[in-house]
Amino acid sequence: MTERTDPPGSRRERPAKPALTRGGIVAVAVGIMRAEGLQKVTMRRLAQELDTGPASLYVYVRNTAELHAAILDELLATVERPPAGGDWRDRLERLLTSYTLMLFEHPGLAQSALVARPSGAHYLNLVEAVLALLDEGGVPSGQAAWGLDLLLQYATATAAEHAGRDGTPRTRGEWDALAAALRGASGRTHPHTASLADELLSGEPAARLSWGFRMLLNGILQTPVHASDHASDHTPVRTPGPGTPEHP
Amino acid sequence: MTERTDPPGSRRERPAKPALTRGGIVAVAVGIMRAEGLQKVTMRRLAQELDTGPASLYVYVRNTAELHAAILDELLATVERPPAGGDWRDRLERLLTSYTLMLFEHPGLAQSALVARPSGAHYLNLVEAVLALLDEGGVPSGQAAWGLDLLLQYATATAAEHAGRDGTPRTRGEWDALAAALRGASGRTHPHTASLADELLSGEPAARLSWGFRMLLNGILQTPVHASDHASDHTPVRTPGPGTPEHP
DNA sequence: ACCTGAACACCGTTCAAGT
DNA sequence: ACCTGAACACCGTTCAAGT
Repeated sequence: MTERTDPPGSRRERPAKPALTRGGIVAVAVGIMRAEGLQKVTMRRLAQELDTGPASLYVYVRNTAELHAAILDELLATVERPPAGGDWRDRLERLLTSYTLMLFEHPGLAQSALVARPSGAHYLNLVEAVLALLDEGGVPSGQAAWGLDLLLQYATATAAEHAGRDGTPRTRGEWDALAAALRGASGRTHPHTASLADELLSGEPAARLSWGFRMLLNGILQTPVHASDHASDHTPVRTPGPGTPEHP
Repeated sequence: MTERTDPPGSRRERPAKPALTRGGIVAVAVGIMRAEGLQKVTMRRLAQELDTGPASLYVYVRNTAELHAAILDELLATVERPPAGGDWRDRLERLLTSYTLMLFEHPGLAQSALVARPSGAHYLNLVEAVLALLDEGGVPSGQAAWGLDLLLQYATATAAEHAGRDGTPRTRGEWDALAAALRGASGRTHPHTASLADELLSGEPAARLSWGFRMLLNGILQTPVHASDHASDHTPVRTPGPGTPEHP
C-alpha cells in the first residue's frame, strides 16, 4: 500500500489513471475489487477514482449488472487450463475447479454472474475448453450442450453461496441455523432428515465440489436429450462408479 | 369487502395492521412482495407500512438477508407435494418442478436463497419430502444427502437466473449478447462452440429443466460418496470466507 | 455531438436518547 | 427494559444544461 505522498515537481495525477474508456473503467473496477472487494465497486466510487461524475460512466456501461459481467470476464482470463494428456474427466474437473476457486475469492461476482451472464472473450474461451473436453470424452453433442450450462451453473452457484459479505462471518449465523434445524428435526415428523442429518452436513467443501462435478459428468453421460431414446431414459443403474462412458 | 368507512367510535387504524412481531413483519413483507415485487420490500417500506421506524424492525429481524429467508420459508408452504403412488422419479421431478415454478415468480428471492438459505419449518418439510422420495428409490444415503443439495441448488439457481428485475425485459439484452457471442464464435478459434451454438441455445425452458432433474437423478444414482478412501483426500483447497463447516 | 453537475428517489444499519 | 427518531454513510440512474 503506497502512502499518499506528493512527489514534488511531478505533475501528479493518480498513478496510472486510465483513459475514460470501457476498458479503462473495467480495469479500475477490477483494481478496486481486488483491493477492497466487490461491494466497494460502485458507480460513484468508480467515477471518483476516474475524476468524473457517475453519469459519465453510463456512456460506456449500460448498468451495474453489465459492469459486473465485464469484470468477471476479465477474471476469467486467470482460470488455469490444464495441459492436454491424461484422463479427460480429470482435466475437466481441474478446469472447473480452477474456475470455481477463482469465484470463491469473489462470491459477490458469482452471485451477479448467475443473473447477468458474461459473454466476453474469456468466457467464450472457457465454454470452448469445456466443450472440447466433453467432445474428447465422446459425450453426444446435445448432452454436452445442455450439460455445459449445468456444469458452469453448479460452479457459479456454489461460489455464490459464499457471498453475503465479502469477508466477515455474518452468514455464519444462517448456516448454523440450518445445521441446528436439520439436527433438531424430529424423528417422528421428519424421519429421513433426522437420520441423515449428519450426512447432510458432512464433507469438506473440496470433497463435495469434486463429487458434484463427477456426479454431473455421470448424469450428463447417462441422460440423452432427445426423446427418441424413450425407454433408455429410465435405464436402471448399471455398473456403479465412474468410468462407464456410453456411446450414442 | 368492507369499504374504508370509519366505524364511529372505533379507533381506526390501517385495515388488518398486524402486531409488531416477527410473524407480523414477515406477513406484511409477503403481502408487499406479492403486490409489488421483492424490490419494494425494504426495511423502510416495511416500517412505514407498520407505522414505525426502520430501527424497530431490527428487534425482530437480524438483517435483510434473514428477512428474505423468512419470506421464502413462508412461500415454501405453497409448494405442491405430489400424492404417493406411481414412479418415484416422476413424483420427485414434479415436486422439484413445483418448487422451481414458485421461485420463477420471485426470482429475486431465489437469488437471496442461494446466499441466505432458509431453515424454517416449510423448508424442512421440503427437505424431508425429497429425502423420502430418494429413499423410496433406493438411493444410498450418502448420495441422497449430498444429492439433495444439488437438486435444490439447481432449482434455486435456475430461478435466480431470471432475476435482475422482477418483470421488465432488461436482462434480455444480456441474454441476446450471449446468444450473439455464441453464434458469432469463429470456427477457427472456437470450433466446438461454433458447431454447437444452436444446440447450446436450444430447448424450451421446461424441457431443459426436466432434463436437468433427470440428469441429476441419474448422476446421483451413479456416483457413490466414496467411503473407502479414508484419509487420502485432503486436497489443500482452502475455501476462504465464512460458511465452511469447520469446528473452532 | 459529447459529456456531466446536480438532482431524484431512494437504500441498510446504528446508536444515543427517550419512555 | 424496551423501543425508536434521527443520523450516518452511502446507493443507481436520469436529464437538463453546458461545452
